[in-house]
Amino acid sequence: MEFKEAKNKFVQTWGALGSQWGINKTMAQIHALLMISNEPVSMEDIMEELQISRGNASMNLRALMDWGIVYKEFKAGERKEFFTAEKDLDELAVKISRERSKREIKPALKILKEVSTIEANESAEEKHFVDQTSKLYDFVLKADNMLDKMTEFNENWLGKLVIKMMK
Amino acid sequence: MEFKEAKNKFVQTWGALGSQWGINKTMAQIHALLMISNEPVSMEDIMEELQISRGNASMNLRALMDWGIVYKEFKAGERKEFFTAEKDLDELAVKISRERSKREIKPALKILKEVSTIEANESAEEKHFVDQTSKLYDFVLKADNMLDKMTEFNENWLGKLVIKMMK
DNA sequence: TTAAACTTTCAAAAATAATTGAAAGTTTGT
DNA sequence: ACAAACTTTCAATTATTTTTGAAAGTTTAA
Repeated sequence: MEFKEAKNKFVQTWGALGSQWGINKTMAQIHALLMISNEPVSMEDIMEELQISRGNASMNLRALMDWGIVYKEFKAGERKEFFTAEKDLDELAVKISRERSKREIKPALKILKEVSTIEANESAEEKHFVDQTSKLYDFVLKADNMLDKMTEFNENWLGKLVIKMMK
Repeated sequence: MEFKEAKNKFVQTWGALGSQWGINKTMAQIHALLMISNEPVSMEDIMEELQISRGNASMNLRALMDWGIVYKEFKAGERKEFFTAEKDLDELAVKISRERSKREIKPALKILKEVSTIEANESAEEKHFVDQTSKLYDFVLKADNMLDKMTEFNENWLGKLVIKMMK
């Protein structure tokens, strides 16, 4: 396989993976492109490479910056903006989990808390509802915390310990 | 908040959370409904509760069973089928991660392997591509393994240890 | 202050994904 | 073998999400 083909395959794959996990395909593709680029890329180049419109590029770059995983750069003497991706994968994982936790998990937890604390009457149906949603609340809270704490420890003893013990 | 309202809120929330993570909304809603139900539910009832068509209910129940998180049940004397959800949350997490790994992560890893092993020429561009995709391969492989191993240990010393140390 | 070189916005259009419903398929009892 | 009671399938429709592109906005340089 030659470079151009591999590059394209990677961008497509990363885009597909994004879609499957609820991330807009183009957003994931732009991210892929920037991750494998050894130097800052202009919006123009992104549009050209991915064959997308200026508006699309602009909006998705903005989204990536909001996620904190893509940065704007300026080149001396150049008027236009360039972009680079966070290339440290541990850092990337931390940012993605933080953001998804904040935007999706935390709000869901809030609702879970609300619905699990209603006054259940005597019926088995209502009792089961309260019981199950309470368990779900605890579980999601625990998972959310674990992910948060785990990503804090980049590449250190913990990860290695866990891997070792599990092998 | 009264029961009916809470129930509805939970089903809606679970559906929305599903969407955000790449799971069809109705599929997540059916799952939510079954999780909080203390007894098996018929397709008829699901259609009624969620106001969806028979075809929709049938297809999404099939998908949930393919995931291994919803089971068919038969009631003595009844011709029609009933459904129940896996209610053990550790078990649920194991099944979901296994399935997503198998369907999405593993195929992506295969491609990552392919593209990261091309023969790069001397250019910084190609070298960086190989370097970055190799790192990504290692990272995703590690994360996939970790998730797999972690979910194997349901609620045992490891999880507790990790939690404790991180707090 | 003007205009060139850019970026952002957002209503409309296009693409994609989910849903419907009726026909086809299956199973069970008589 | 028949038919009642169900479930599944899938082409067509509908809903949702994404993308476009042109107008509006911004910044910089002269």
